Amino acid sequence: MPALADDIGFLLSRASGLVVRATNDSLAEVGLRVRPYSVLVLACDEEGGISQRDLAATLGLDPSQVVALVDELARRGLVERTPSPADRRTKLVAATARGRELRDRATELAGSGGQQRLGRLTPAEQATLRDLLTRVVDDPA
Amino acid sequence: MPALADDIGFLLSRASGLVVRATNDSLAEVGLRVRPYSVLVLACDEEGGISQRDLAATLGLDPSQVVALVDELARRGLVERTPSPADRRTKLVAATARGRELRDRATELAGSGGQQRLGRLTPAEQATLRDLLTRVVDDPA
DNA sequence: TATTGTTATACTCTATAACTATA
DNA sequence: TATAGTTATAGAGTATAACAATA
Repeated sequence: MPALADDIGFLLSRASGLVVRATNDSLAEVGLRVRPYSVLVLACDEEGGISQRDLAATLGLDPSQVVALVDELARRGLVERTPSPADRRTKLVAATARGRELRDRATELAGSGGQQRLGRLTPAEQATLRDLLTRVVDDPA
Repeated sequence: MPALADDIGFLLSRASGLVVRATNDSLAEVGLRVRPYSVLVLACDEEGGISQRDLAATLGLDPSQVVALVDELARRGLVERTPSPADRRTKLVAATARGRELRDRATELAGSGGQQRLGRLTPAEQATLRDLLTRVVDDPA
C-alpha cells in the first residue's frame, strides 16, 4: 500500500503551497501576491502587450479569472488595457513605466521568497526540478 | 530578466493544479476529492488511528480545517473518532472497515488520475522528482 | 457561428481569532 | 499556562454558465 508521503501529487501540492505562501509573504512588501505578480511579469515581457486570452492560457486560468487580476493592476497604474489594432475584440495588456519599475523589485523579492524552501536544493538540482516540472506542465505539442 | 516559464514556484503551482484537478476528476467516481482522500489514507495507515493534530501537521493544514474533513468522512461511515485513552483531549481518527475497502479503489483511481500528467516522466524521473520534492517539503530536522 | 472579454454565482481552499475541555 | 479540538468568518482561488461586442 503506497504511503501518502511518496505520492507525487501530494508532494507537488505541499511544495507548491509552501513556496507560494513564502513568495506571497515576500511580495507583500510591494503589495502584490503571486497571481497578480505573474500577470505583471507577462505584461512586461510581451512587447506591445499580451491578450487576456493568452494570459489565461499561459497561467492556466479561466479567462474570467483574468479580468479581476488585470482590473486591480490597472487600478494601481501598473498595466494598461489597449484595444488591439488587428482585432477590436482583443485587449492587449501592457505594463506601464511604473509597472516595469515595480517588476524589477518584485522579481527580486519573489526570488528570495521562493529560495527559502528551494534553496535546500543545489542549483543543479533546481535545474533538474525545473526541467521535470516543465515537461509535466507543457502542452503535448 | 528571468522568464516566468522558468520560475520553479510558478511551475510547481501549475503542475500541482493540473495533477490535483486530474486526481479530483478520477476520485469523483467514489465521491472523494484529494483532501478527504488524503485524510482517509492517513487514517488507514496509522494502526489505532491518528490524532487530528497529527493529521493537520502531516497535511500542512491548520487544525481547524481538519474538523470539516473528518466530519464528512465520519458522516459517510468511512472513519471514526475515538477518544484517546492516554489524553482525553485527543481524538484518534481511525478508518472503518468500509473506509479501508474504499481506500483500495480510491488509491487506484488517484494513481491513474495523477499519471495522466506524471506519466510523461519515466519511472526513474518520477523517482527523482519525488526525492527532490520530499526535500523541499520536509521539516529541516 | 465562433471568439474575446465580461458579469454573476457557487464552491473550495486558506488564514485568523476566539472559545471549550482537558492537561 | 499550554494544548486538542471546535466554531466562526473573511478572503483568495477554482469552476461554470451566460451575455455583449466583434469576427
